[in-house]
Amino acid sequence: MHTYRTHNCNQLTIANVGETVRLSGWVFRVRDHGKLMFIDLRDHYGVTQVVVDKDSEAFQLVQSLNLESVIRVDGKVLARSGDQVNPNLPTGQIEVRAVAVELLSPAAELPLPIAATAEYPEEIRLRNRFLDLRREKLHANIVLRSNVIASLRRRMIAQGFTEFQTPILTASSPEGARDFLVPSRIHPGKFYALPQAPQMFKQLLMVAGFDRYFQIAPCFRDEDARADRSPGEFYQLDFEMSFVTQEDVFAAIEPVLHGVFEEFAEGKSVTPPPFPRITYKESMLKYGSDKPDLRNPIEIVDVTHIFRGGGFGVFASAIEEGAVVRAIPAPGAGVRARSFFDQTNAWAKAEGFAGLGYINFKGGEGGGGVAKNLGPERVAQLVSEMGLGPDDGVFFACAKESIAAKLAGMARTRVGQELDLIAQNEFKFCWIVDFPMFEWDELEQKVIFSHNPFSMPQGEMEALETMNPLDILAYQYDIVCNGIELSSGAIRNHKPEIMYKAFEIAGYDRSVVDEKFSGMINAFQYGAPPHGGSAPGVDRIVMLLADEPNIREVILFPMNQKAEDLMMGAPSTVTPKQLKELGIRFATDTKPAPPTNG
RNA sequence: GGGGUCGUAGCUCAAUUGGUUAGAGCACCGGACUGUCGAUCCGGAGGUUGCGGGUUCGAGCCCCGUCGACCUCGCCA
Repeated sequence: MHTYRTHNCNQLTIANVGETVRLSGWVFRVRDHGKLMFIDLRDHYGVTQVVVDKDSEAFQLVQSLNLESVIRVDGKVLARSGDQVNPNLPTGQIEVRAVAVELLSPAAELPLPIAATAEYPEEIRLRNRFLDLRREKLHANIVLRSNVIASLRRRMIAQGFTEFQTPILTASSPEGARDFLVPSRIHPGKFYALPQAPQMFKQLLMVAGFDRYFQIAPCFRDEDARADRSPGEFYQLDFEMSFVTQEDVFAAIEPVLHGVFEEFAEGKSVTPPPFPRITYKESMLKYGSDKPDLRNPIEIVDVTHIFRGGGFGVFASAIEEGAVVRAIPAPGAGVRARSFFDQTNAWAKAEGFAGLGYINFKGGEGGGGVAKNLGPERVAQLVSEMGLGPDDGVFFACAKESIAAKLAGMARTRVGQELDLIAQNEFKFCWIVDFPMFEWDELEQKVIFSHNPFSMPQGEMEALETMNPLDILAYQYDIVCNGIELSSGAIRNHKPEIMYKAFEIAGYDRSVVDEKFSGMINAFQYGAPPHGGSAPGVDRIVMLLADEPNIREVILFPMNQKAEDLMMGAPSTVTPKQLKELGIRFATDTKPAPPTNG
């Protein structure tokens, strides 16, 4: 007989009745009846009920066991009869009557219950992650993550992509997020950087002629955490393709994402390819965001023209000064108590906006101060242009365009949630396309790249030379699912002259490009194929599929909000010897903490 | 760096207007029980109410400070 087990804890069925078996696992739950005990024995695969009665030599040992001790059980498989069957357990038709039990590893009193489903403080969970990971939901999430990654690989390979590993120790890049730096021992005073993404490497792979690359790529950014953003590190399904247009990229990745979501969505519907294409401009108008949740049926409408010169003085005068008015319909909300509208207005003010105007329609009659001052003709025009129903509500955001769009977008989400309009059993994908190449930085009063400086501007060199930079669009696209940005990507700029020109517009000298992007700009001189790609976030895909709002629920050993690993004690101080080898000494104003056991 | 929420037993939570010895469930220890499956029943141990200061006859509760966790803004080309 095997040293530890003949079967796992999810394996035995009615077919095994009468067999002598050996199981090993954790003591999940114990039910002690004095002369008879039940143990739910758990391993990775499942749970099997073990019965020990007083005549067994094992009885005394079993009575002294703490929960989560690891034991080995030898016993005989018996059928359960009648109401002894547990229909909630795959092994619920049988039980193992213990003959001998060996304690393989005792457990101390637990800082974190394994069997309970309650929520526990992050700090305790992270400090005892190995225990937290035994709990059913988290255990399942991590297995799901593995399965999703395996499926992504399989589907990418089936699409003709090849996986390559790119360097982890690389050069710092001047733009974008903060780099994690790694000091060089051989070159004192110089640093490697961990890649924020394998951006340049994958483009060089295209120049090298590999045609279709992908990688489940670790990426590192030294930025602050959010609920959906790990501090430090995360994974992307990074891919790049040669000789492609934007539509070719979409056609390659849509079946992969659709397929993976269908495979793991457990019955939720998934947008079939081709996913809707929405321009950035349209998205900002209709959804007030560049990552719209299309499960929410509300669409924002510009109604500036209805309020211009109208009787509602606050809006009319704001419009004269360049403001716009965006209307957010609230289907069926007209019959709601006035407090619904007032509370929504109060929420907008609490978010730092001027507030939200509203009209509540009851039986086709518009109520509230806005309707009264605007007058029946213009209200009728509003109803007809927006297609409002007789008992709808409508909110108004009036401000400078960028602020009005943002407020309208947030109000759209809030109203959708309040009115319970957001479908819960759907994954709704879309592409946001035609992002602007440049934008105006109010703070620095200059033109900056709005997304990726390596994107190809639409119209190429001619556009850069003749158009207002702020009007130039890029072959730059995001993929969005249920309001979550899964990735951004682009058709890249593979022509050095256009790249110099684009950087020039953003205020960078030719020499800066030569210095900071030498690897890429140099490579592009020797025959670079037109290419493009994208990089959907793996963590966020798993979050969506696991229906978890917090990214730490889909990561094995996540860091806390302050980018610390409480279990391993990272980051930690290092020994003076290590520092000396690296040629590093601390400035006097940042005294190092005493060495920890790092 | 700014804003918000929170901090009571190993864990989840309670404690009236500021008022007796800070309670309950799970876990742990002891006892009863041969069919439970979140077993049940009886008992026990377990607390510097995050920490420091203040107000008060009296503070878990009020005030000030501080530390920590999470959420969020900035940031994430």
